Amino acid sequence: MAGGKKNYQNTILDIAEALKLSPATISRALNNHPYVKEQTRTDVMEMATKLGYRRNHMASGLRSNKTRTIGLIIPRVSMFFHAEVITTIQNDLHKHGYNLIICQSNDSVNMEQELTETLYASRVDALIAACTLQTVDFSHFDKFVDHGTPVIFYDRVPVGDYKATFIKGSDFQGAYLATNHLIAAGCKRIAHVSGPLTSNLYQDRAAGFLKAMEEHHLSVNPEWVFHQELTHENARIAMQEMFEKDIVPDGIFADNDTTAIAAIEFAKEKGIGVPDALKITGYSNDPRTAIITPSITSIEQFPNLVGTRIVEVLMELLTEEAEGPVYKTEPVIIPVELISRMSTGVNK
Amino acid sequence: MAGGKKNYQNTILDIAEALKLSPATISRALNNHPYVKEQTRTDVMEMATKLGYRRNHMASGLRSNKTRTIGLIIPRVSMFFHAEVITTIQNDLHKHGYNLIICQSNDSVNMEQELTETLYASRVDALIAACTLQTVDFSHFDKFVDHGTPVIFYDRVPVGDYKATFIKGSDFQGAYLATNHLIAAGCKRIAHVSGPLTSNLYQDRAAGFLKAMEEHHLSVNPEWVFHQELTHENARIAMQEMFEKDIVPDGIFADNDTTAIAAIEFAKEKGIGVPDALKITGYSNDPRTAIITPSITSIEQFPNLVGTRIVEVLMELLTEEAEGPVYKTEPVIIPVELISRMSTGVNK
DNA sequence: CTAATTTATGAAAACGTTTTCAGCTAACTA
DNA sequence: TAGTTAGCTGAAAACGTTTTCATAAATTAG
Repeated sequence: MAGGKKNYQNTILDIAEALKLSPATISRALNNHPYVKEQTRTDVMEMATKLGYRRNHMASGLRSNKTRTIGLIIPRVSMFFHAEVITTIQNDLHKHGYNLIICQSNDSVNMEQELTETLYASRVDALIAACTLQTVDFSHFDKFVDHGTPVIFYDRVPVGDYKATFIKGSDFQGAYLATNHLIAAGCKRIAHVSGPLTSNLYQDRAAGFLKAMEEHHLSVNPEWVFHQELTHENARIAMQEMFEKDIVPDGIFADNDTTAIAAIEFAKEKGIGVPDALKITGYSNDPRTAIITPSITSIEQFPNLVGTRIVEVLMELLTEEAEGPVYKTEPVIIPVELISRMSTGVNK
Repeated sequence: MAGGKKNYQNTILDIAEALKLSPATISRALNNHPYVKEQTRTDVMEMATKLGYRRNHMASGLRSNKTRTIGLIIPRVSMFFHAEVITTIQNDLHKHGYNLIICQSNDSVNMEQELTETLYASRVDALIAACTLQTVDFSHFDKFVDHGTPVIFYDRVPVGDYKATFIKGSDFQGAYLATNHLIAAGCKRIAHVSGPLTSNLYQDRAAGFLKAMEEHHLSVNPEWVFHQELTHENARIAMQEMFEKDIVPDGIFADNDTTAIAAIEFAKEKGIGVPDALKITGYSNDPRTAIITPSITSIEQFPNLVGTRIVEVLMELLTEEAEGPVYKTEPVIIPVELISRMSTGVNK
């Protein structure tokens, strides 16, 4: 109601004065420093809440060279999987008193590079990144690594050696499950519409696909294997190519749900019966897969679990010895699960 | 590559030393203070880029009591409309050198209150909020207003007087367009499945609906007007209630796309032909409306435009005289547009 | 030509914390 | 008993800016 501008009151000095202690002790009490008497600590805590004290992050950050801010770079927040992941990351970081700066690369490598600059200049305490599919050179993340700032890659991670932590779904397993599911549903001629092999995601999925096919002694038709950006348009083109031939697939393992949706639409237009003549699986369990007709079998990636694990690992890294390694040597693998729907003829 | 941790180098003092000037002058030059010689300014700028200088936000924030951080509270990022809005806000704020802290209320009033606490403690320079539908008491935003921190509400805004800025779509117009479209398509018995009247959104839409009906001398059946939370379940219940009677609607104006989708599903199950026997419109132009069969006519709300305007207005407020009002007295209205699809029998 | 003003710069204090160093008491050790 | 150690606290410096105050140089007014 008041017109004038009020100041944020109550600093550490106010608590000090109220308790006839020095600001140093207050600071120690608030930061759980071991050398502070239990009685003093509780006194300080009480007075702090009584005065409504809030730590001034600018001041503490200036002194301690910590921002208590984490940077996040993702392709775009509107993708279902990422929206879920960041929601969880956001909430969990909050509990630990960290803020999150979310930046979108729009799936552009240039933008991604720029954002690393900005976030480095913002002096984030750590960086979480899901790279673009085109990112094959990761040197723009070097500055963080060199500086000793933890970097966590998830979903789309660098291949080979890199002094960072990796958290990813079990893409091999997901592909293996999906392919086996198609085979169990009776498919013999299975196509794989996948993403660029520059990305670890699609390397692993290709391997999972091949493994399942081999195990059932099914041959893989190279003309039915696509490695390209997983857009709606590319999916249509792939479908067209495959279905203008004499022999056509009876199963399609699509590496994302957009592609699966495009396949369904194509089948509808051409009068190809799904799931009778053609069975389709997607990947990611986007909510759209449940509402389209027929609904689409897909692979659940547990985005919330991914988010939770990211924060858990991050907190470990941030509290580790100052001179310890700021990354995990072993990648963290999140399990996946197949959700069966109409497009493969099973379940509702 | 290096193992050791590097410090962020180059402060304002390094520039000062390199140019044999005082830090005060450097600071002034960097902040475009009028009293600094043109030659000096360019020298400073040059040296700053040469040394790769980056302002330390903690330090400048501590001194100037500005965080260059904006808080954002929304129900959830995974809602299409909000995802688009925040993407734009994020990008535009970036250009002005501001960071954004995104917080999700999960559509819970309690959470929303908590988040205002956190963001107030974070000392954000301004707050942007899309409230929950249940928020009818807005007093948890008072602390910002009292403190002189600009508050911008969008989408779901407080009704009545409040010392904040409002940015919203033209809900009256959207409802008017949708209803008129149904009427033009031949509907005589139109139902309105809407949200709680506590929210300005649904008050305005109710008015737009009534206006269009009146203008065409169509009577409104009170049993076909619903004001309830717009969930999938509630939509089904509403449909059931209406379609177990003898006389049933031939048009449904649904106030969000989830409701429209539920209506389509219900019609499919009951063998009600859409659009022949029943025409349906949604609201928000969620991408799902385009892929479902039949595709759904909906109202485009131009989320990017909303985001852009929010940042424009915010920048005005932040650069205004320190003692000026920190809000616009007139609400900013964003236009809407009807996108015609199969569910009303027009277009593809 | 002197006095007043404008332009341009520097010295130093301030912002609110954290942390090093030192010191003091109480509790061990030998 | 004296010497060491552990537990607790305070004084003061530091973090990198911004800003007030003072002052010098350059310009304008009279």
